Amino acid sequence: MNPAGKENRRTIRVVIAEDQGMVLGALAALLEIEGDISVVTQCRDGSEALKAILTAKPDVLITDIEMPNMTGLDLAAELKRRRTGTRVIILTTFARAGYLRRALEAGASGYLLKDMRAEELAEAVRRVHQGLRVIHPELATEAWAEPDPLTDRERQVLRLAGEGRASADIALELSLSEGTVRNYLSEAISKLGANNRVEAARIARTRGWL
Amino acid sequence: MNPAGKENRRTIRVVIAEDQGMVLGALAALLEIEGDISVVTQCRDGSEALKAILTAKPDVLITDIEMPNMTGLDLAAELKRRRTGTRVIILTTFARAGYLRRALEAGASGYLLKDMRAEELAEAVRRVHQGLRVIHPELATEAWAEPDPLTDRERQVLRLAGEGRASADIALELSLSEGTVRNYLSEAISKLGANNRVEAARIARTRGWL
DNA sequence: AAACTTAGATGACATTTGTCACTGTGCCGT
DNA sequence: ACGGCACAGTGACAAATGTCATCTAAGTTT
Repeated sequence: MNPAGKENRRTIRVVIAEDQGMVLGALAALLEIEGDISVVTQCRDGSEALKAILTAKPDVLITDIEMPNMTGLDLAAELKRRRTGTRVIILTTFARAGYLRRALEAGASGYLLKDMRAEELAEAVRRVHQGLRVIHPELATEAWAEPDPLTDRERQVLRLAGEGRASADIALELSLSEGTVRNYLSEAISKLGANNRVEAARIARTRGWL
Repeated sequence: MNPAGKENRRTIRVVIAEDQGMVLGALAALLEIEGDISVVTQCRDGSEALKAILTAKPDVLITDIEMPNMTGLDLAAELKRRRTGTRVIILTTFARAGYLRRALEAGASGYLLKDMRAEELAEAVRRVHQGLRVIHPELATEAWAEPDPLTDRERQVLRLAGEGRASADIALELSLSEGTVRNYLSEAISKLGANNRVEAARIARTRGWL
């Protein structure tokens, strides 16, 4: 499993966090092929990953975003706060500007999409380990700047509305009056150029604002 | 890469179809570790996979469902029709009864979820190659029998409504009167025990009926 | 031929949703 | 001290949505 020898000289120690077991194991297998990379822990949720990182002190964390307990973005933010030296690569399905922005704010060193070629992952790990930053080319282009126009309340309300909850229901849940909920929704709809709450929620979701 | 020797004696030839390059390559790496399995082609969409299978004649196809050009389910159906001997394993994120049912109707030999443990994939390949059937345990339990209660029209209308289209808009698209559209939606909502079109669409989607 | 089913339509009605204008409060930056 | 902004609310109105009973014109069954 380590063809070119040099067992321990400069192997990059990696932790992977990914909730789909199949993908998790497969990524580990992919990286283990490389002689200079060693996967020290595989984690299936965010808080598990946090624990693993604090004890194993890996060089690089590769993490999905949407996971149980703690998202990859929360994880990155937490590692930044704690000043563990671990560098973070976000590896996700979603090409959403909001996610990318939040990832960079959380101090992540990489943001890659799962539809990249598999061979590029190991190279990205090496780059990041050297202190470089790797961003998926299509996302790096800028134009992806467009900041989230929604306020916190608008976002909350829109999220629930997108699940099919009625205004009165949402009002109850957030302890607001129904009129206020309708006002926030109306605002969100107009900000996003949608025709109704459902379309608004869809737009916000694809932009990574939800 | 083939520790236990016995290079060619009984290696199972596999084609993988999966649109996320990273996952595709990783799964291939995972299987290549096994001495008795060989990944002969990696495909990133359905029609590409069909071509590859017709020329390479593999023992087993591992395929995602949602892919460009041709879904994994269509692919399975096509292989059944053409009587290639290739056995099919569906490997997907979605635990939807509708998908499972359609997979079995299309003659698939396996239906696995990506959140299984990675180690189980190779074993599933061997089982399927021996003529056995492997279904993800939670889906095999029955109870997942519950058949789709929606009529074709209800399904069509609900799909559009779930995207945020208005009744009048849907009516136009399907050449129906607006009242009829509302009737279908009302029926669907009541059949699914939902409170409105959005919730109904969500329910139908998670059950694999959309 | 009579009975039944299905897709589609109407009209009436109550409820929900979306819009607007307007009133406050508190916080932040200058 | 002032303007701007997020937050919260009210009231009123128009439009969209959801429900129901009822109707017709095919098709199928029996």
